[in-house]
Amino acid sequence: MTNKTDLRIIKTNNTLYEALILLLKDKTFEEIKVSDICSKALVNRSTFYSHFNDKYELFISLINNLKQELENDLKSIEEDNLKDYYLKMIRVFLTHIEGKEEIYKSILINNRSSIIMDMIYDTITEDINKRIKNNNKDVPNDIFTAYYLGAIVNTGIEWFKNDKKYSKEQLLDYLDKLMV
Amino acid sequence: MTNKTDLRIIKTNNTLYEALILLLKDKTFEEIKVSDICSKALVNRSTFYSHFNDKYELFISLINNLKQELENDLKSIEEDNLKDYYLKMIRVFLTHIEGKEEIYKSILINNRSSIIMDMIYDTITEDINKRIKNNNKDVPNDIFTAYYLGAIVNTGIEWFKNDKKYSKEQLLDYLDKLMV
DNA sequence: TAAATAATCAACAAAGTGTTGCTTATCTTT
DNA sequence: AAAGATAAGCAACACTTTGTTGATTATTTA
Repeated sequence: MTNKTDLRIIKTNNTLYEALILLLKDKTFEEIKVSDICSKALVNRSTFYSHFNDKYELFISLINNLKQELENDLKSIEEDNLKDYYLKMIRVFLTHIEGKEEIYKSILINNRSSIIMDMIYDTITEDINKRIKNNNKDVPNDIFTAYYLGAIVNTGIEWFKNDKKYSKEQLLDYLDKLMV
Repeated sequence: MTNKTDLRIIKTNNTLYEALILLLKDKTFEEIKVSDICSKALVNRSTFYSHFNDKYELFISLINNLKQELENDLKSIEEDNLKDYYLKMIRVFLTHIEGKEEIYKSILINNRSSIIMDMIYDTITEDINKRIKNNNKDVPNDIFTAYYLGAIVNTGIEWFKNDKKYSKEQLLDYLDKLMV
């Protein structure tokens, strides 16, 4: 397991990810056993253990892949001011989960959303903190961020969980109105 | 396990709850084994299984107890209008988690917050839906609720996780400002 | 094509789960 | 306060899952 570009390594890693995503559609993460993942992936169990120490590592690795993509998407934002940043960020965020629809759906169906919610929340907070120093309002930055990110991320996830009842543009419009 | 008022039943139930809460301070819920809970509670493992089918049932039962308390607290609110409801609800909510400080702290230390976040979110949403029919704004009710509850619950939990850096009154003041 | 190394296979101990039948202790009821 | 009911404790059970290891086979790299 030394050379990360070895095709065999990449291949089994990917099939393990895919197997987990498929299984998450039917079961809770806790209900899924290492052997389930291996059967679905057609990978020997001992091979699994030479890649990951346990199923949690696999899951975290999967989430980290998503995190990195979201990080990159956010990086491309060029903001004029705080409000402008938030509006652009919301679009990036909604587009991100829409693009990874299958994965997010799998995770959100049977599982308590927190792992993914926390990842999104943390990733955006980090991005904000790199950019913005003060928020012009008379509340501390941490409260300010917690408030607006809580609102936006929760609304986005609820929208997604309810099968995107409204179009993305419509939701953006609603959020725009709510943010005053 | 027929008579719910039998002192023995109440007693072991309580010690099982307490044991779980203590263990959650040191470990993830997933890391905690039924035998750990029993050792800590000084309860035989077979007794555990005559009360709960597995550790998840115990945990859910614990969360449901919190839910019921929160439900009752919310019930006492008498609102004039939507904004008034939200302000009173925030106070009730913060007071609730402050009152159950030890339990909430245990759960939030080592565990992804979602189970508890979802419980709070769902409980308040149900309370709101019983009371308020429309929100006077030009966005649908579900979006409106997702937005404000996401903001409030997230801010509250973050405040609590950061060891209540600000006083409750101060936080209420900040939230009041943010909600315009 | 040779050398390197990843994947498979089979077997293993260890830990945890959930159940059962029996005995003992505690609580409820009268 | 005693009798009957029932919860708790105990010990043993089969079963599942985990994580590891050593030897063999297949694939990839260079």
